[in-house]
Amino acid sequence: MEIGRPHSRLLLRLERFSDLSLDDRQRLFNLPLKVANYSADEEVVAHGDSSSRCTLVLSGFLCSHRTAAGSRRQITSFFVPGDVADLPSFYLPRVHFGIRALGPAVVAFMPHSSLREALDRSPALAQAFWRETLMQTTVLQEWIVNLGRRDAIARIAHVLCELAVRLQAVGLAREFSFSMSWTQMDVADASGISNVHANRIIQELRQLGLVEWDNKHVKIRDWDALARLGDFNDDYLKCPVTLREDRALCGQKA
Amino acid sequence: MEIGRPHSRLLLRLERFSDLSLDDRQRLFNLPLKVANYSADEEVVAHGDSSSRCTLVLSGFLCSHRTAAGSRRQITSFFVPGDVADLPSFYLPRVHFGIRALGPAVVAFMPHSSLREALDRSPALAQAFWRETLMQTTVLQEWIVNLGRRDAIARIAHVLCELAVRLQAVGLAREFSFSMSWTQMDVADASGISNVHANRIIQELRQLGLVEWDNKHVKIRDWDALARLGDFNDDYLKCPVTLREDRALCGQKA
DNA sequence: CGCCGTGTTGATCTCACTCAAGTGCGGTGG
DNA sequence: CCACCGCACTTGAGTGAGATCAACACGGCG
Repeated sequence: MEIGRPHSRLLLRLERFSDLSLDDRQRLFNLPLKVANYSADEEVVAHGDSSSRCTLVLSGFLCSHRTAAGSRRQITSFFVPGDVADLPSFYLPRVHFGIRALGPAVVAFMPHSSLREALDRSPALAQAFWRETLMQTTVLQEWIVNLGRRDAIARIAHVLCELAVRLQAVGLAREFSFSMSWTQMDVADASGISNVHANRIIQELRQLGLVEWDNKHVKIRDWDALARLGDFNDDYLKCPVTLREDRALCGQKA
Repeated sequence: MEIGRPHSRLLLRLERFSDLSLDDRQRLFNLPLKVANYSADEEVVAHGDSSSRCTLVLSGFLCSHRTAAGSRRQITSFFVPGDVADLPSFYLPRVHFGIRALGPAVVAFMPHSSLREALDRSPALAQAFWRETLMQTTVLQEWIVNLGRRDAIARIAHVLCELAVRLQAVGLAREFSFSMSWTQMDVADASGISNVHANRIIQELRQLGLVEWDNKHVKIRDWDALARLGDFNDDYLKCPVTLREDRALCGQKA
């Protein structure tokens, strides 16, 4: 997997949904990135910290999480390569959720100061990031529905579907097959269930012939059935019309 | 309650966390707002719509919600006066969640076109809205923890605490006492539990002497105990340092 | 070799769901 | 003015999904 060019990851990410000028691209490429490696379960940003940089995922997975009083950990979202995991830290003084590596991960840090400078000079870039944040709110709301109103098997199916689509979008899954360095415990913590129950549900998914899942590698054998089971519809991850399409639509109308 | 000046509601909201120039304020005041009334349970923005305007709450409550397949409705967030309920519609082509009135509500619509014009001219305004969106992601993550890892009584306690703090921030709750036009069913749908169970839990909260809750009016009798029970900490709703404070801090350091 | 983390299995318990019936209130119409 | 209706709230009984506790298998690693 290509991590030699951290800036491209970011660029590709933003350009999926926003049109950037040459100048804007240049500005992104000029951001000083500092690459760092993390091993499984290592904390990248501690809960409660006030951070001076944003974290771009280059390889592996990060997650945002917190532990409720007297309960176990809850993962509130995960991040795949190309995602910026802690955009809120850019404008909010304190991070209210920890950022942690799910399996080994490679990240790049972008200093707030440089980012601020770039965004001050380019409203289009600021817009692109805002748009990312807005998409993030949609994903978070999906999770709320998932946790609030679906049973365990549907929850896990939904998480798997989201994972597959998001990985596919950045070229890290082919034919619904991808490597995933999560433990079953991570899956449980993302789905709001116990690890024991998660294990049983995963076995059920296997027995139903919906997924193969051995040793950090997942292959979805029956996408349609899994998506139906998880009440999953990928519109919310895809449909953001790019500015390009916006313009195309306008052009069509005119 | 003052709803005669829709623009002030918005202005006050943004200025809680962002510094606005006179020009920016003027730009906000120039936004053409269209006021509308909704009765309880009326849909303000339908799920799947592509909207051409944003919705500012002036009075009452809105919520964002969706119904999972084969289950009941889940409320994914609520909005109090001063909140913009569907900011994502500004940059995303489709709304993936319905916006509905919880009890009677008064709203004002802001056309995307005028908003876009204002934001194009003022990066500070765009920033202010982005910041609102970032805060929104924090609130949504809190909900995820709430639904994923807390039992019914803690969930409801947490929702009540959030409600109280957010209403207090806009001057609509005094001494932890506020009117709330939600039904118990709405509370259940926000907490991811059944209406029957919500009823029993609310009774328990009453019996514990934590809240009075008759006929659309809630009074929190023991804030500390309720917050403890709901594992609630209001930092995430308050702590965004305003740009003003940012500067003060910088000044202090220098 | 022994240890630890991950996955697996079994037994028991409990919180919350469903179904069902009943109360009380506010509004509507005769 | 009263009868009725509908909605929100309330209560009870039975059920079930998922939690907890505990033990064990397996593989990688120091």
